[in-house]
Amino acid sequence: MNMDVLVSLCKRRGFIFQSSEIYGGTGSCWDYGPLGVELKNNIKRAWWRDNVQLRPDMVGLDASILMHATVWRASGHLDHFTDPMVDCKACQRRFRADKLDEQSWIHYCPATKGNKFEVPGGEPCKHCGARRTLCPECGKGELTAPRQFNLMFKTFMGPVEDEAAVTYLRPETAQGIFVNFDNVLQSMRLKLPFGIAQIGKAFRNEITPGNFIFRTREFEQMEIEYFVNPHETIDGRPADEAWHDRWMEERLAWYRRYGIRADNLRLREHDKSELAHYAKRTADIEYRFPMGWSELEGIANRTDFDLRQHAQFSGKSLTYYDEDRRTHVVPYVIEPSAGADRSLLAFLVDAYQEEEVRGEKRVVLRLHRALAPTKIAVLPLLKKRTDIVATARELHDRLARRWVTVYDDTAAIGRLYRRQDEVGTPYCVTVDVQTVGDSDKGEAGDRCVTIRERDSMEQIRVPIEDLSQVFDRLLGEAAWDEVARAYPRAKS
RNA sequence: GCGGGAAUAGCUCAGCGGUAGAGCGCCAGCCUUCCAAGCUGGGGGUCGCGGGUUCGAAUCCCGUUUCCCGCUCCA
Repeated sequence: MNMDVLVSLCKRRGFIFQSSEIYGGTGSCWDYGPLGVELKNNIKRAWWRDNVQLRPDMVGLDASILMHATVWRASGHLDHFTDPMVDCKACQRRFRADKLDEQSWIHYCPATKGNKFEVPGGEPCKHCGARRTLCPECGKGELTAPRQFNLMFKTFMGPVEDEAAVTYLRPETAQGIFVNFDNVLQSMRLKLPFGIAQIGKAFRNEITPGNFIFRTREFEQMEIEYFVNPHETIDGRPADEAWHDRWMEERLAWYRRYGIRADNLRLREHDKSELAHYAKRTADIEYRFPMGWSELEGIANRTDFDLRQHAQFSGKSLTYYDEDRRTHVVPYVIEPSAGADRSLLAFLVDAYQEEEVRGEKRVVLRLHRALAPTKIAVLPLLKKRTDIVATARELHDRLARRWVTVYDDTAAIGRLYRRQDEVGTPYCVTVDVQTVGDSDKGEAGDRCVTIRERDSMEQIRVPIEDLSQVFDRLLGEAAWDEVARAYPRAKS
């Protein structure tokens, strides 16, 4: 599929709008519309439930976005997140100024009649003695003066800028967890291993935002910091390494559980040169996006780096008392860090399908029922029959108390179904003449409605009294076939 | 920041010097008892913005902003 198709659908159907669009839009920022916010909330809710509420070893946290500036000194972000960069004026390549002298460079040597060859990093040319001044890649272009790239959003706490304390919008939610490690440990009486989870906004001045909501400067993370005792072993392996593997499996399974096709997911191990300054090992969960395989979630072994740094900078002890070994330990931490917006994009991309039905194109979002923004649409088959409309409205109001339900009577039934398909509504309930009967002919209604399933377009006839219990199952764990079996099929 | 492309209706796009168009969607009515049916009607755009050329600019020129795609970078 093409990303533009999805961008267009998202706008047209109220999932995602360009930020500040009436002013021409603003780069890299996107707003979630009425359906988008439901979808995103559902994703976050599923993540929270599966990773926090259903696990005895996990607790949650919601830390402030603005933190003490020293946090970012301790975490290493202030040093590592700001790089001086230079550009080649000829070939447009960009380089880190501080790494320029380390890399080999292309040289057109005047002493050898302008022959082109590569000189090792940091060394002068053996023939003419020249040192590198031009672009190391093309050997021809001049480089611009170094420019400072600050990947953190700097801001001021306090209304008077001169007197205010400089701080930063957090570039990751993780640090909020680390600085609260001891608070959580003490208040919740936790034993290793345990994890702290957090969902929240983070901000990075990405050099190259883009690909719709894939890389944005303001984004939402779903992070877990899972603390383990480095002195323990599991099946003969250090606990941190064993838990790293477990979390990779667990997280991969999570995406599959909510409908992402296995062959669109893969794990990619970082090689040594790619590792962040704190990481012992990192593996990414990648999804096959329209623009190629890209990271959904990074699962890193951050070792005891962060707790040690914060202990040092704050002067507070951030240790855990190991009763068995009668010693204080600094836990190691495994960090599964997922992007909420990226997940949402992956769920959308994976769910989007076009198919041909009776010679017409049908666009359907096969979203997992737990994620679908609206669960049920109630549709009257005939709009001018007031009894049908009244029954449909009544049904809608009843169902809406428990599930996100919409009512629509503004078009013919076929069109109404297609609209719901396009936004991924898993079930439609249709009220027809048989439901309410025909008082002119003295016929009583059967008080049954049709439930139509999105993916198969199959329909069953269900008594209104059963609806609540049927949707409990259809929107819970039960498979469609399992539920549908008990009811007569309706022809479409 | 550099290079390239683009900016016209909600969406997709045509128009490329002579008073703003199509398809789809949307809204209303008629019709219709189950998968984008039909008919009638309707709303909606100072053609990104600013300047210039011209009798006349969506169209040509200059500037500018924004978006998209590459490149550099991604904790």
